[in-house]
Amino acid sequence: MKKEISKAFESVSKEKEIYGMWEESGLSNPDTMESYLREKDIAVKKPFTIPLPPPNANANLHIGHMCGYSFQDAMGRFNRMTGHPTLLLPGKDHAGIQTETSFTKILKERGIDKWSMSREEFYKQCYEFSMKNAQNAREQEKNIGLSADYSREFFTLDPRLTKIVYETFYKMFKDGLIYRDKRIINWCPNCKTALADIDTEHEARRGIFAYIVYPFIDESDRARAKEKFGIEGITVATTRPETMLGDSAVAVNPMDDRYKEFVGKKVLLPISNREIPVIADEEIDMELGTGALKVTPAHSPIDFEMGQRHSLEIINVIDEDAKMSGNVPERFLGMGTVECSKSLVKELNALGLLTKIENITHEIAVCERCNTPIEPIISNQWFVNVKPLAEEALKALEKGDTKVIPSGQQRALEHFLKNIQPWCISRQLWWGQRIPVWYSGGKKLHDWLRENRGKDISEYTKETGLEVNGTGEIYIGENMPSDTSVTWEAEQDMFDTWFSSGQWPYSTLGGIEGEDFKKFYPAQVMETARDILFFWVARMMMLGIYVTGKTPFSTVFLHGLILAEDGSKMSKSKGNGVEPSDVINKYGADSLRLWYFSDALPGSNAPVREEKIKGNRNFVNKIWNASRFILMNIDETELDMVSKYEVDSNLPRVIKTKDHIEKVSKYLENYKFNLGAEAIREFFWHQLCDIWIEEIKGEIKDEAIGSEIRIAKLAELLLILKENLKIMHPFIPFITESVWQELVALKLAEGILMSKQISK
RNA sequence: GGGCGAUUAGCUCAGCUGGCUAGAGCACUUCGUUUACACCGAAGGGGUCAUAGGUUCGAAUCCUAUAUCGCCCACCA
Repeated sequence: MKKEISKAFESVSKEKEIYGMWEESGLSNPDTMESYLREKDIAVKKPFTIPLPPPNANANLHIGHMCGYSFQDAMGRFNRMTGHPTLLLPGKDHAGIQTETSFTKILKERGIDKWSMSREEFYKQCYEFSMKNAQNAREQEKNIGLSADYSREFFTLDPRLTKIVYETFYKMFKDGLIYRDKRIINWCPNCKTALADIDTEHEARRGIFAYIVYPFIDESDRARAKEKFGIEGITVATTRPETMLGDSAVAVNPMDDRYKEFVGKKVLLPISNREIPVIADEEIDMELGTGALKVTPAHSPIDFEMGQRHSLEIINVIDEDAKMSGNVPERFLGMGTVECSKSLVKELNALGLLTKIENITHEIAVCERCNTPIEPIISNQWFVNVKPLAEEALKALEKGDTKVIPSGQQRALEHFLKNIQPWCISRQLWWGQRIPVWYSGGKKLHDWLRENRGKDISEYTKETGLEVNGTGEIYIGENMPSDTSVTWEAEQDMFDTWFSSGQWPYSTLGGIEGEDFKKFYPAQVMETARDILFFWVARMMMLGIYVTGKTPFSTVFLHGLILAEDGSKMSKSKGNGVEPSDVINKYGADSLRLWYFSDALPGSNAPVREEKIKGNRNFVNKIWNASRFILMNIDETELDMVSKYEVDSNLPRVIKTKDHIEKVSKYLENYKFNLGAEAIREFFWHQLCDIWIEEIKGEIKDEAIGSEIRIAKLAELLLILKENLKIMHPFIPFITESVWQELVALKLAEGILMSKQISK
């Protein structure tokens, strides 16, 4: 008796069963796949590699992650089915600041203050937290059908990866690309760490624009100013009055006729009552504000640059908690910046030095992770001079060694690389990889000597009152140097996450000496979301070329952005996210995948439409039923004959099928997933089901069971079905494999569809 | 301020290097219980391809403006 096949495809139970079978087969491992090919005497082509973007191990995966996996898996499966031992290398990212922020929040909810914990304890708990999330993520990946090689999975804090990340750091240091510098950086007062420029975002916030008079010192200047401006000073306009406490100059454009005569004169900085000069700088925009800028080198990037040019004094007045500190009048010490701004406005008004105050909306920099306004402060940090690396990456793009889909994003990437600034790679975090540096005699000594060129240790001791045992030099290495005659202090700063994930394509292959590296590097494809093009793709290219001499991937495929149903961005705060497991449980993974392929195209936005996913579910069900019908039509006594029957390859329907397979293969080779998805649907449904099955139905209607013509027609139908299953498998692996296994059960096919070769 | 992109049926979008009556899915209308499937079948309605110019034998497709929208970058005067 042939077993009954259910009327509807029961995706939930089937998918689990099928995935289990794939796992057991080990075919996701390229080595296993290669031996399989050899065993079957199939030509082994060159390996196909995609380093899968490691999701952050601090939350569950969202519908956007699943989108990436769908594309990656489709590419992987197609290549695996065309003779390429395929490596989809999975992993999870420790995601430095992001995980530290979210885990700190979780601790807070539990009533635990991060700062009351030891670093070690925090790290340990954060690690457990990440491992738990990694496990969840892994299950979700499997739910969408990802045929990744989990025997090669990595977590970014794996010691094997850290070793490679360190080696890169040493190499860069030796090449003079890494340096420690004291300069203005983006400081997040909430995360209490430095941030790279790219880690900040710009948001429109309400603020004030205050016009403040800085009176001239000199009697004659005052008189002239009075005559010219109606007041005895120069008026500056600022959105941040509190920074005036750290002003070291007022700058005007040298071409500005209003102020020309005052350049070089001195004004009195109100409240602080310090004398500061009026300087001329070409960067000043005469149109903005009053055309006179108060210069605060310690707390504004543009002012910092200006300060460097004019050797202005740097006066720190805001500390790392975004509180007023340092050389400010006593009454402001410890005040928050906003509060201080308010009191200053009041005081200035009382002094008659505030001529105008406007309410404005302006763009300010905020921390990408916690939305806290960035405080630009002067700080000692580690930097990478990425300019030379960016140039190499640019060359790779220009030569076409790496191309980006969509091409518009390639131009954006080029633009980014051309305008790249030094990369601040140190983070004052507890979670991540420690920067492998040791300071002889302490970090403070080292920084002091660097800031006070020409001075020596005795002067340091005199100035700070600190006795030191060391030279102030640094040692680059993971472990403390063996020279115990000096006191070594370990660098406590962590690497920017992207410094390690930027090495993902080769670190996961064992580095340049690794066996896997020789076989699988460079990868063919990097498939990811476009929002990490600069963060990640750019860094991978720069670091990859620097370390290995080769661009890490030849194609960058950026899938579209998944949006909420109404076209808005999905976000936790809005609560409009779509839970992938809900969709998969309701409609099956194949249906969701098919939706991605047709809608989440490179460069496009894709609002989630349940109706469309439902439509795909209908298609999946159609495949199930058509297959079921074919199988039901083959009588038990005919199974053997049908399976052994040699179908004439010149039959029109067989030829047309072959053409179709070629067409879809082309689409896949050219990353035209939408066209591929459309083609398989169109062909299976409207050609095979609507026309051919109906035709054959008629052709065999009156034929006796076991007759030559029945066997021929059924064998033809079966062949067409099998070829269709193969070409559809990269898109919708579960349904196709399920049907294949039904065929296997009836001895009409053998093995696992995943490993079958698409006949082109 | 700079960069990138979009504007095609009610909705979401295809339409590669210019060439048949402009396509798909979903939605919509009418009909249909033929032994795979109603998660189905048959038939059908619906678009001056944002606007204005230009190149061309021929443009949704190339060029130039304009308008609207979106995203990214940018030193918060």
